[in-house]
Amino acid sequence: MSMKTKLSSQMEDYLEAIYQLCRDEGVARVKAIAGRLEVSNPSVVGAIRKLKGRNLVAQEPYGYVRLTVEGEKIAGAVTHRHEVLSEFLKDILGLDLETASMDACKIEHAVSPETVRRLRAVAEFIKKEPQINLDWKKEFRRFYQEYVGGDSR
Amino acid sequence: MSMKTKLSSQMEDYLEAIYQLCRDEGVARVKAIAGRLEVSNPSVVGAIRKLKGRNLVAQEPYGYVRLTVEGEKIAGAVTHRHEVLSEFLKDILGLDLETASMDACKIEHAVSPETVRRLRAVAEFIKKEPQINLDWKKEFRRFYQEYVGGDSR
DNA sequence: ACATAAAATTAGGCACACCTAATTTAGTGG
DNA sequence: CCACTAAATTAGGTGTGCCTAATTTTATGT
Repeated sequence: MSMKTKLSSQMEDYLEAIYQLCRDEGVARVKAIAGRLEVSNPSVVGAIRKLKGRNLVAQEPYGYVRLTVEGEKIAGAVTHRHEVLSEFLKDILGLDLETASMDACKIEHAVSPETVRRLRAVAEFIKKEPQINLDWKKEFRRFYQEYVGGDSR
Repeated sequence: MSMKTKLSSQMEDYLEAIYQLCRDEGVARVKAIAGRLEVSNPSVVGAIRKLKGRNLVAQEPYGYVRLTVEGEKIAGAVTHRHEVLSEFLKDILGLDLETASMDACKIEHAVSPETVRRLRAVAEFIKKEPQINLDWKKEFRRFYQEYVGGDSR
């Protein structure tokens, strides 16, 4: 139960990128991580060094980057937060997919587990309530049109 | 229209603290800002120097700190984001006030204006829909109890 | 096998935001 | 008016995360 210092949001981003690359493409290379996060290769090398120091990633010299068991646990949680947030922003607030994903990415490091649970629950709740779900998207969009009309910003 | 570089979330925090101190206590002193943000006095002095460089705050040497017109505009927007977020977390998600405010504080620098508008709109929408508002708090709480029971995580 | 290209790494620096310790300035009581 | 205190400031240092340029290692094609 040695709860080390909390990871910075940047380090979480690196973990998430590695997680997704391994999942989607089988392996994660320094260059691919750099591309995904839009940073330079040396930045990735530095981050990996830190994460190796915490036993969250493993890498044979000049080789592929992989997550340790512990690293995968954290990366999975981060990715889960991202997905819940992204879904909420898209399905409930009606943001387009790209905006939802971008905003989720910016928010995901801040929200507490409890808040994530509740956001997810709200989404489920709305979908399961017959009267509301008849068409949340349509109803809310209509409301929102008026809303921004009368109280812009 | 000279859209300088975006402010860091830390600088936004300083602006917000100054804004609130001026509003709540009439004046903002370095020491009070430091107390509110839980940083040292020199950190505040450094931040003020930067914000002065952007014409967002003004200060006579060794004296009170005030917001410029432009600074107040930004600080007001930040504070507004905080309030909307905090209200949403409290009224819709049902978090207690303190947790809501803390989470809002961590999220507020990330969300886009569009997302803020929609979060606010969702809160209004739910309150105004008779069938939903009958008692959102109660209904959702009941749902949430079951929800976390069946899908703990 | 070997030159060459591509990827990873090291070296060295910069900006930001924070700190403690030392100093300067401003305000207050005797 | 002067000493003393409290607040603001300066000086100097740390950690993090990013960059470019130079270097090393690995992989590839002929």
